[in-house]
Amino acid sequence: MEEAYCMMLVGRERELVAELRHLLFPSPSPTTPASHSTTALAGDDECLPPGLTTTTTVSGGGGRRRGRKRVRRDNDNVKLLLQADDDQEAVVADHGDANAKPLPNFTKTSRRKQQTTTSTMVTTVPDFDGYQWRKYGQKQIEGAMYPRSYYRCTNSTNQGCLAKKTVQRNAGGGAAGYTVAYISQHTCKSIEPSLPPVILDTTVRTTNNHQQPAAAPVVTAAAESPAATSSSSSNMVMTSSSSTSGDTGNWSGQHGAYACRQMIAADEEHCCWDTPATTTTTSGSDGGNSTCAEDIELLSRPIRSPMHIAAEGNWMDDLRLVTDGLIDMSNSSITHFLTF
DNA sequence: TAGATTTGACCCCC
DNA sequence: GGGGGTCAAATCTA
Repeated sequence: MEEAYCMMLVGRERELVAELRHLLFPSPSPTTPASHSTTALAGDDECLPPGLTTTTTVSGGGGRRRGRKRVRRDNDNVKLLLQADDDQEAVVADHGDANAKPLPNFTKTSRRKQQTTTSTMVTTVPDFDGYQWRKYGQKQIEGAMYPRSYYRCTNSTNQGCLAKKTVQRNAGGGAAGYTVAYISQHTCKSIEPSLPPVILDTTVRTTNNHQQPAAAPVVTAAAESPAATSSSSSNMVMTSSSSTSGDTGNWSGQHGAYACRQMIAADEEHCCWDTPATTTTTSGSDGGNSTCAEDIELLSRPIRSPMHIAAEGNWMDDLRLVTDGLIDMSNSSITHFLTF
């Protein structure tokens, strides 16, 4: 009975998501939207409560299952694999020493030393920064409630972009959010900073006196939040009807889809949680403890948009977004926390 | 078929 | 030795 109900919900959810996708991406860009899903929450079980797996594949591409069942390598296998994989990356010590380790030419060690965490931020939407990221790992961190996901710029292969980021969902406490650490600078050209993101029903707000980078619009999804109703130095509200794919170029073809997918992911995430994303969200129709069915219904409503921070150079400098006081950002100019 | 995620294994640093 | 970051085979979808 209950199972049948869940199946029905899942079916309905799929329908709604499909409808959403159709509405949001009427004309898929040459660049497969699936590539943008890599950074979204969809597919990340971290957004789901234990034991619950998502059945809604918003991500479009990828997002499968099952890692390799790799047999533990002995040293001989290591040698063989290293030699077979990439002679330039590691040179196996000679003499056939069973304990010999590959000599790092361009090893993880050297790579690690090149990396420096350039910035960290806390956000409810971890990935919407204008770049395309490819997930290359996920790890359960000691003491952390949720696993940490590792992303690298999708241009790391074709353009050698060194940018990486880690996304980790913060532990509960009523304050949903993700800690996103950016490692290394982008050396690729993947965004069109002059073009705005596709934002649906979004309020932009900054609380500092710093100038917001013109090429880096800061958008918080706070349309329904109390914070959004207070005075702000910069408000920009767009409705879903006005945020069609009229945006051309990257934002429409790539980042627009990117944004929208994350919206879906956000809702998906919300749907699957028992607790609201934030205790401060009270004015919205979904501000309370909504059921999964109710949240599924939300998918058919105007979508609350995620925040957006364009990642352009030092885009995070001097940004300080609306906070609800849950995160102390007084000592950081690059950390922000958003709720919606 | 390309490109993305999953995930266990591997490896390095502390 | 443990924890964290990365690799890469397996898998999946458009």
